[in-house]
Amino acid sequence: MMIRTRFAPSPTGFLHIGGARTALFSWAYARRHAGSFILRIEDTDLARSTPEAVQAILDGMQWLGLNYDEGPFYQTQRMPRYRAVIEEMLAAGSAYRCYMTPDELDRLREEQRAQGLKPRYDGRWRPEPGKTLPTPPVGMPAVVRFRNPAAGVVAWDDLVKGRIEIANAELDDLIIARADGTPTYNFCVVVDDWEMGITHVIRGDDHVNNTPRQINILQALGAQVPLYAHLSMILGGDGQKLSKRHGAVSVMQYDDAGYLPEAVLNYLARLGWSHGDDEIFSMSQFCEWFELDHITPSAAQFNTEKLNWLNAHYLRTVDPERLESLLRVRLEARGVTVAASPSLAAIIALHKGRVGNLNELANVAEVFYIDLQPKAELLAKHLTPETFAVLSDFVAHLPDVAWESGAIGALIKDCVARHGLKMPKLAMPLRILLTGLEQTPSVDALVAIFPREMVLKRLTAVSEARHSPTGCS
RNA sequence: GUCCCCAUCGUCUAGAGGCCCAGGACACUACCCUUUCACGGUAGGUACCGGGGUUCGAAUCCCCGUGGGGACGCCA
Repeated sequence: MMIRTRFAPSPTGFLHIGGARTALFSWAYARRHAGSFILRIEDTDLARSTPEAVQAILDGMQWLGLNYDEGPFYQTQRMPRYRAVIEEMLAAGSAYRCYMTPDELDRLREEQRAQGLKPRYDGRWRPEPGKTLPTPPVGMPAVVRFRNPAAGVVAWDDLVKGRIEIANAELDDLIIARADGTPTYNFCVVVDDWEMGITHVIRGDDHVNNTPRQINILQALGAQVPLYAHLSMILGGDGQKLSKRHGAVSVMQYDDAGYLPEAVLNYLARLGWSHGDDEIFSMSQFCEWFELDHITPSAAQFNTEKLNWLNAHYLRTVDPERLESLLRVRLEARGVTVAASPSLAAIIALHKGRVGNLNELANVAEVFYIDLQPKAELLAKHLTPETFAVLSDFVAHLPDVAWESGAIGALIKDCVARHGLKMPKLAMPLRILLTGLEQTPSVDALVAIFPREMVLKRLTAVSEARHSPTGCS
């Protein structure tokens, strides 16, 4: 059997982390089994769906590299088909018209709640043998309800949660078409999953309650029931539910924050799924390993620290050229002009193992290209009088030293030794003067990636400053 | 309220009756490396929600409790 999975977001907002994981698992399962991954936009709620949200979802999936084989299909473009199926169901008696108004329904639900009952439609317009239905009010539009089986249980073997059984008595007759004739979510899903030949429905936990209803409709339609896998939810770092008001962010915000898509993907894959002790793996490895039986049924808390660790790892190991172009874009966005020397490639080689994200890398790369003004407090702290002589000594030898880190390192050592000082006495002033930062890579390697004149310039600029009354500029 | 789901270190998880007085990873602490800070290396602390069963034996199976979550829309 050809595996067919789908990701079916509703375009009412951006692609958030939970949706991204659902998409990732659906995608990976299809890839694992050489199946097909389908993207379907569930935009039947005309009031809340927006083209911007559709684009945001598409952008998010593209950034993550979750490519789909079919689609995107839009439910709003399949309306005639849904209407036809509703007509068939009406004719077959598996659906019926209900003339109850929203107000009446509200009142009914309130009463039921007041009595401690589960709010549900009471079936007053449901045709039964021997039952006399009320007379339909003239000129009043009707909704169409599904005639849910009254007895028995609906059961399915959930691929992550195991067997779930729900009594039909718990289910009421849900509306499948609104008074204006448009079909509702639960109905469209069923028709689409059926006609698109979906074999595995991988979706969020919050749909567990919809599943028995959908199975019943599927059965009324004589359709094959797909297999279901319900993923538990992702909680915020504080253990609270992620919502628009609380912590739910677009995957694109991770891009802005300097994360690499492979880090986000690896992190997400590991959130709720495991393959023994494996922590770091590529998506192609993931697609070889991924099966539904190692998905945890319990909710998982999002942990930014671990994501950071993965991101730092990928930053260290990505292809240098790709990293360079990613970084160049970020620097240019800041208005920084990337000069030919020191080369971005050299800066990256020196720093990529030391930063957690692309923005941090941009922060350190930037100092090589801007008009540097080291902070006064740092100058005061590290450019102490005892360092002046050794610094001048170093500067004096600069024009003659071979321009590579080994020779520069040797020169630094000679200078400190001559002045009877420890290494940091020269290394720290150099760091501050050259980058304005207290933490840099090995100072000899740092000096070496600059053009010689630029080092001279940055070092001398402050050698003048030290003659100023405050000792710093 | 009713129905459904979930429950191992702070966090993500391994674990499918003996291999577990519970393993890995992130984070944390200490030490090593060292030219600062990272990286890396080594070591360490911290967990089976509670109570009953079943069994020679339970983190693993069953029941109850507790806690958390989800759903109950002419939203998806």
